[in-house]
Amino acid sequence: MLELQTIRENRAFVIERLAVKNVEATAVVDEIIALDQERRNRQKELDDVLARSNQLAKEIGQYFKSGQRDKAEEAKKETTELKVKSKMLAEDLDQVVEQLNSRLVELPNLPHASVPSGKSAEDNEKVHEEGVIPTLAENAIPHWELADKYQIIDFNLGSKVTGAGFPFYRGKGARLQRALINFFLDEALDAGYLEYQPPLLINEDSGFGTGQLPDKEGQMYYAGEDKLYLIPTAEVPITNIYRNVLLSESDFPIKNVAYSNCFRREAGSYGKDVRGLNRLHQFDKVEIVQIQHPDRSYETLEQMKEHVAGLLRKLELPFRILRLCGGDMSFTSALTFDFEVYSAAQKRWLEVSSVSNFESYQSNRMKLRFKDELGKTRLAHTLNGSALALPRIVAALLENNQTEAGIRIPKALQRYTGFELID
RNA sequence: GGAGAGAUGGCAGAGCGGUCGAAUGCGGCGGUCUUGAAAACCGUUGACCUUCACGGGUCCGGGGGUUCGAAUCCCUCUCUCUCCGCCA
Repeated sequence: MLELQTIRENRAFVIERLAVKNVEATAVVDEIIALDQERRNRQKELDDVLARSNQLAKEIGQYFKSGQRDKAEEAKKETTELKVKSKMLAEDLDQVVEQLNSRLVELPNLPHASVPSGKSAEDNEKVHEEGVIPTLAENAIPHWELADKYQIIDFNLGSKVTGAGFPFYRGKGARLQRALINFFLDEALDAGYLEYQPPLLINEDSGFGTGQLPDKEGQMYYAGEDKLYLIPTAEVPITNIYRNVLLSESDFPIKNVAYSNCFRREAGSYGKDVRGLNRLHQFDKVEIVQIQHPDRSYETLEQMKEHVAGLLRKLELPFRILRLCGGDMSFTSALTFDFEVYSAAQKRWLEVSSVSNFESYQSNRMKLRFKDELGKTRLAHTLNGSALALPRIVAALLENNQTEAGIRIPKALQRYTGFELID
């Protein structure tokens, strides 16, 4: 969430920036500022009462020690009144704080100055494009048909056993999955990331920490019996490692990578966009996460972007990079770049990675802080990116590399798959 | 799942219901010494809210309670450890 101080000191700026995300925040911002003032007033009142109580308690102790029973009893009377009063004040304060927090949590992160305004994906800004878009033969087919033809992914079987969006990968299809995961992890390790294997279920605090809760509750699978959520991305457990942690400046940069299954309910999506591997309820992803000093987080974002671009180059996939517009950005992000690969049989661009800087938005929720060189406690910046999400990579690989003889595996991947062709 | 023990500052580890935000050690920071470093010695070193400041308040796993007063007593939740059971 946004820092209270930012809102208090830059009211107009906050409102203006949120407008880029198409949020008309004037009313909420003003309410927050008023509640904040209210909170401080109540806090002062309560503190005064407590100060008096503390003082009396000490005096009473002294009276008992020196045997002045009567004086002690006298002081007790006042202290009893104060107790009632402080209880009431504390309840008031709690209520104000709760209101304040619930308002505060409603505000999305402020978009970075470079974020273009816009309503939807249409308005995203293309910042880069590279690679050759392949021209396929007349009889080229989409990946779901290839999957069937070569018996490497079985969607129907998944539907039978679980439901739509939970495919089985089999044979070389399963091997390809495993190869991609290892390839992505090795590349991240080479780039200096530390590998983690995280839990796939998270508690409510973690969901709140990275911003999935409360607003995106319906997007996660929920194991109600144990109050645990299935992770929509490894970002959640990996970033939450640092919840309530106080780092020192020398810890930066923290670079973590994790492979995990990801679970998304994708409630409300249907139609042709969800065909085959385009949108699944369970999929595989390698995620990179960095925790960085606020002064260096944008350099880090560039570096992460370059890492992802490198992966796509090695996979020989044509891709483009988009700077997301305000309307298409996530709630928690300050700046996001999406990577899309061209899937030649579907003749469309598929999002395969999203690299974001959250600045202090997640840190503030998580109380992820560090001590700077002056010994001052400050919020760290968090960043993450997919490197990469598998299904659409597989879709593009299958479609773009289909030949008469079978599906050609890119060079860089062959030592991981152990085969050059799916046939 | 059953029985028991525990949770204290960056870490380790003390702590009779009042003067404990908390001994001590380690680590960190500053200094003396040294060409430099180490060692030794001296000093310093928690977070948060509030205040221009002085100051005030909160925090000893989370929540609730007893008491004039709780790190210390009670309840509850979570987690950790030991033993038993079950099990990849």
